[in-house]
Amino acid sequence: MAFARKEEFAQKEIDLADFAKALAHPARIAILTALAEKRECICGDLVVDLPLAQSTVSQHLKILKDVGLIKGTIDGPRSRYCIDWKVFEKYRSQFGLWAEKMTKFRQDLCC
Amino acid sequence: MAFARKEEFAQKEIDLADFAKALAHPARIAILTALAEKRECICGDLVVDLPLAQSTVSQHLKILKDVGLIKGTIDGPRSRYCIDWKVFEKYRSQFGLWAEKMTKFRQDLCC
DNA sequence: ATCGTATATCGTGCTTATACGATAATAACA
DNA sequence: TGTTATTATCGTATAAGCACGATATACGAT
Repeated sequence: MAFARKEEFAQKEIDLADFAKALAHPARIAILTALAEKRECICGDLVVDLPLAQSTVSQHLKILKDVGLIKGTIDGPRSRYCIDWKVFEKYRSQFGLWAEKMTKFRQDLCC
Repeated sequence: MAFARKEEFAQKEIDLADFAKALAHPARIAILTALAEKRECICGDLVVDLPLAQSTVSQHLKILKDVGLIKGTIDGPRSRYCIDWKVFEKYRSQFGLWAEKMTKFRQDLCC
């Protein structure tokens, strides 16, 4: 972005935003859901299920992999992906704590 | 994006992605946190706290407002914003249910 | 009426995201 | 070795996001 001011925020805010950004596309939500339900998936399976080209799916997988939410292994000619639950739970808990803290301040009086 | 294929996904996936996108910048995380803690904020207060120009803060506020997470009222020469808790809780619960369902399938055997 | 303050919006430049086809790379198999 | 199947990467085009300054707007105060 123009001039990246993101570094000037608190690390906690950056982490939450990174997690959110990884989830900020329905295809990636769908991919994560599929990986959870099937426990593991080869790329081709996902391509069939999603309304996207193979290269685009691969790109979304890379985004999820870069943020650590999934990991992949090579299995013969194909790639096998699955969720890295430790990372998923780390982010989920981080978000949960933030949201909980948010609602502690809740007051419906304003505006 | 190139050709918006997002409409071809399930509504639940789109909703979750929209929520995530709204949170996908540390400035917006910071804004929401500040609004919760102070219960209400005028735009100027936020501009002071954030390392961003006034117009940029206003832009982030608009994004949060468009997705419904905050609402604003005019108060004399300034704008007063606060969190729309009904919407916040709706999204939070939606995400919580999704994450919970995800972890139900958790198995650490793969990869 | 004029001035000052606060905020939203416009215009602009740059970066990132999304999507695809084409190609490269890798491995199983004939 | 050559072929096929699967996936990643490259190149490219378009859209969206981010950031800013400048300007417009709205209101209160002088």
